[in-house]
Amino acid sequence: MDTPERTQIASSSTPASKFEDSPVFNYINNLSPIKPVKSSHVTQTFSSLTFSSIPSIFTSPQASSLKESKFLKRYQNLDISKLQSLSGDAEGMSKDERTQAEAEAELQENFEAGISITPDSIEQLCDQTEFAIELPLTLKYDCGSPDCDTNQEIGFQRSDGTDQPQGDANLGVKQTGQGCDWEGPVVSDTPDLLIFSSPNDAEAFRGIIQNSPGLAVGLGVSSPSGFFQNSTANLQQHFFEVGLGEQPEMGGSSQSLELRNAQEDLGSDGLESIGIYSTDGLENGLAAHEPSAEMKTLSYLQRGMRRRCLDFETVGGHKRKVLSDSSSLSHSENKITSKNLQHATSDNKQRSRSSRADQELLPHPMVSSAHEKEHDEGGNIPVEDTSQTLVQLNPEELNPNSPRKKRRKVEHDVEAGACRRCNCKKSKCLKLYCECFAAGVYCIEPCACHDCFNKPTHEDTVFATRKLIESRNPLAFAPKVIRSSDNAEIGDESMKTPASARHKRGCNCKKSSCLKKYCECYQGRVGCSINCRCEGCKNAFGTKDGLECEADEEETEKSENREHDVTAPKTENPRIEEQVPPAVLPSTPSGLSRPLVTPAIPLSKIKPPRASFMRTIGSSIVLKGSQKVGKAEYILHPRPKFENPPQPNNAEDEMPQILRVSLTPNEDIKMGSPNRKRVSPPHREIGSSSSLRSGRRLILQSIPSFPSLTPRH
DNA sequence: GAGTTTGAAACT
DNA sequence: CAGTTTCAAACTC
Repeated sequence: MDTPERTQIASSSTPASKFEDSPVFNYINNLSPIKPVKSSHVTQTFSSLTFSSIPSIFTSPQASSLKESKFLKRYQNLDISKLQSLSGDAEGMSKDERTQAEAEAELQENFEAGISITPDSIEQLCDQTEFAIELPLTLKYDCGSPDCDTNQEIGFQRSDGTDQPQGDANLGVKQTGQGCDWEGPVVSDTPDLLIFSSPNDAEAFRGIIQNSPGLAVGLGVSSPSGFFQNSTANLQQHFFEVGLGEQPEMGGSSQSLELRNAQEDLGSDGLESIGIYSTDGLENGLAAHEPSAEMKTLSYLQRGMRRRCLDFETVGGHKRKVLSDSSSLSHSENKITSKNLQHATSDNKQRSRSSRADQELLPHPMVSSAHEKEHDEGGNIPVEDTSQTLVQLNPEELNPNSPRKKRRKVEHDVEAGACRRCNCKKSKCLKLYCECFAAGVYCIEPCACHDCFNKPTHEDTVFATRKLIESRNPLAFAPKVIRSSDNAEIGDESMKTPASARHKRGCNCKKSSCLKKYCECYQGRVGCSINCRCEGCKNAFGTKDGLECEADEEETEKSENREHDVTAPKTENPRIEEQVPPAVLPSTPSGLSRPLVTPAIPLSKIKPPRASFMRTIGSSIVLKGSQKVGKAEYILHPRPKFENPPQPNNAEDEMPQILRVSLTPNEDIKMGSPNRKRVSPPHREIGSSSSLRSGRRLILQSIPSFPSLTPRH
């Protein structure tokens, strides 16, 4: 803590900033080697970088309190040795000043050019900024979860150094509000923090990087620009990782030391090091890595992969962060640097060919989210998964083309309910056909897709495509299955279905009787609703006719026995049991802590991705919809076309306001398009009200997160 | 593993 | 807006 360097930095780098005054900051300051200066920079950097997704992530209602706890636990187990080694690498990795200078220059350029932070942007991105702040402070990154509060809590504990990961339970419990309440004590000062002058941004960024040994590990030589475009999310992730790794073992000071050392060692190299994770970095630097470096990278890669997988695993909703983060990030970036877009586009093929491994090496945003998730889950870290990942993570394994590996992994994952992967061949993973894309996550190694563009490398393309799709259908990325808040469900008579979730847009099954996974409702483990236009609905989780049955595992199991039961046509499908993973449904009212409820996703294959969208895209979508005057109706009206009658829910109540505020006529989005068919459900019946409610609620909740998509007008 | 079925997404 | 095509997952053999 007392090292001369640190002092030096602190004194010289930046004048005391507002946030320094904040109690929180001071507190942290004492605990962490990371000096205020850096923190401030970091913050700025992040916001500048537009971790646009962050906001949505945080906002998302689906935060899982467990996440944090898990997160902590996991890191607890991390090897300090690893950290040390990392820091050591960082040392060895230091690069020439020139590079650094260039990087900085570029960064500044970027900032000045397009990333300028305006008051408006700040406001809009308030959540983000806070997030950014939070990162530095807590090193915790899981903010993807809606439970910002939780995050904050965690951060606090960590800062204390007193907190041990064990606080998990507490953490989870602490999560209170829906969405994230950034107003929390910790963050209260953040707004100030957010304000910084750009010139130092680059440096700040560097500082951040430097601070995190993990970043240094990458070693790739990447251009700063590349870093910005592709790696912000990565940076975040790494940052997070670093923090985490340190956190557990070190408590307070020791950790600080680690960071400081790493930082010092890295010196100016941090930026480049980070770049490794960026596409460029991968391409350029990966090959050149030293064995040790590779190893480390590999390990990170593994993490990343695992994260992603986990993300999916938890379907519940953590993954959301992912794409939205990345996308939003990319989006903003896109605007900022159109040239990059072009570049990305032109290079797409080239890169796709050259660096699959690279991408994988990159723990892109999504990955990070996954990572989070992993921790979040309840502390149960799928050891299995991890080991597997490790095993596979040899260079060879990284090759997505290795069918065997993929298959193996896929199977494993599927069994474990781990991550989802696509197998797209023609869509380039840029259409909703692609589960990954639809889920808002990048494709990753396990995917067997061909000509995949849904990668960090093509971030711009991905983002543009998303926007395009959203323009056609604002709800395109919205979670297909929405789980209404448990409490609401509980009280609702009409909705006895434990499956408090409803398929938002409804299915259109004709032959599957909603008894197979072809049916989105069934897949999502939710009952069909009035919004469904299915024929011969026998959804085990509830038919659209209101014959809902408990879709719980129990129910499902029972269904077998109930073949004759009127309400349980499900029996028809003996497989239901198999298909329906047990226990996943948050049917429990307990979920109250989470207003929004995690999407009803089965551990296994259910499309978790949709869930992710809830936070990310979904919100944005909603917003857009609202923006569109004509279509906004469903949101604005008490009884929207979609399924949502007004609900006495907090979230809902709030939402309208949000919508009004954000409502802007200028967007040309056609709400109706894909959904229009479904917009006016065939029958809007009595019992439907309940279902409607849930649908509506979901929509509303997701709205808050939207900001990311409309970051800058 | 290949082929079929299915329904969402995309297109016309 | 309806009909058709395309697509990829789910499923079957």
